[in-house]
Amino acid sequence: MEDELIKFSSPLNALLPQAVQELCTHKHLKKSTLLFKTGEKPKWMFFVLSGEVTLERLSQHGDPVVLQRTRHGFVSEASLQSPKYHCDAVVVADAEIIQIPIQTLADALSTDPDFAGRWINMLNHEVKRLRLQCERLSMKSVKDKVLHLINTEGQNGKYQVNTGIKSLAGELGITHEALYRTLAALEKSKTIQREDRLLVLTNRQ
Amino acid sequence: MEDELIKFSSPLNALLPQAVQELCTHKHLKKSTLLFKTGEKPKWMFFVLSGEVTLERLSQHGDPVVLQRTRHGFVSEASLQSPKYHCDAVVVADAEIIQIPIQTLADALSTDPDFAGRWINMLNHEVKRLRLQCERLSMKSVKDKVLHLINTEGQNGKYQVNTGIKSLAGELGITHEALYRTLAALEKSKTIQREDRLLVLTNRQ
DNA sequence: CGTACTTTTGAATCGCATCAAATCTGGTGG
DNA sequence: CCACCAGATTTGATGCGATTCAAAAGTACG
Repeated sequence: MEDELIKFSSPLNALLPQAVQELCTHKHLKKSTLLFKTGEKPKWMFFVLSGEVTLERLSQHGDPVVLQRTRHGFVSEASLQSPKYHCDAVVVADAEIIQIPIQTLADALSTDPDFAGRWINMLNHEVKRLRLQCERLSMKSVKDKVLHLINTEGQNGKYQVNTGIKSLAGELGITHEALYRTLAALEKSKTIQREDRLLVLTNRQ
Repeated sequence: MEDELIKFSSPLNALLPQAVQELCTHKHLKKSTLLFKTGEKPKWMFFVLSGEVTLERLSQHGDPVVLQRTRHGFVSEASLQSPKYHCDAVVVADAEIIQIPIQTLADALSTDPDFAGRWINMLNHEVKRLRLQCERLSMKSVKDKVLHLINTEGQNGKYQVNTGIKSLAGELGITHEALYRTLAALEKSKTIQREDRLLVLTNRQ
């Protein structure tokens, strides 16, 4: 589990001020690692470069529910001014993560207007993304969810499945069996094609 | 449909700088009014004081899907830097709305660090709220969705149904029939009580 | 009083969850 | 290099819960 300052190129280079970047550390974390737990005082903010992190809460029945699934982006923006985390952050696939000291970040946001503007822009995109996820979860059929996923999260009708079908099924709010069956049916009807870890929309008029 | 400057107390008084507040207008809008349409260039940002506004998009099948339902709060934060709206905003219940010129708002955000900080805080809350909605939509049974709604959106186990059960059903991603039946069943099993437009969680050990 | 909408109940159907089990796959240690 | 194991993938059978379609009763409003 190596730690190092970030010296390499990352999406954060264009977002974070230099002073903040110098205090960030880069980590390789194994599956099942907990980034933080519900109730803890926020000390770090995390940015996922690769792998996958979920934010989870226990439902009334004790089942974990995925609040957010991040393969590339921030985890726990909401904890910025929060006195404690409101969910657990779990590494569900071996991940590369950048760790940002939250106090330094908060200070920079209040003193660097340009940075604050970029941060607001980032939050706006997150809001948009979450609205799309809500739209997807509202769909009644698995087929609609899959097509919506490819159309909104994919690029040029191609969606990259990074973390396995099982994991994707959870994100779509369905069982992995239902997803496997639907993917097979969509392929059979030539609506999509599967290439390795890619779901490709077949062109039709 | 009167227009007037805001001179009265509103939640925006503590958020917006005085200079921005002076350019805001207060509107009473009737049900079915469109605040904006997909593709239009954003000129205004809206804050709902009362009534209800939804953000909607048409699905591939032509059914409207509710992306956001606002009874009290901002609509279309994401349009701040966006060249055009990515959904429709519809008044679904007669509403009081504050209209904010988006350019003025953007200027203020880039020159007033305190204001930017408050704005970031507001966006963080929105992100939290959307994650909760995703959690709710992921639930498989109508019963779980209803109980989750009361627990997370309600206060002290009491949830106020402002805009009718049919509308609420859409928000939960279910049919109104299913919701009516589930509410009746929950009342029969003494899990909740209904008082006028209130859903009250029955206390149990 | 009539019209439009909401609320409610009924019956039939269907898609998905659930439970089960059989491959397949990659990785590990002997 | 092979045996083995854990997890992913796939297929099957069954049942439940929600959708769907239908219709009746209630309610608000002009």
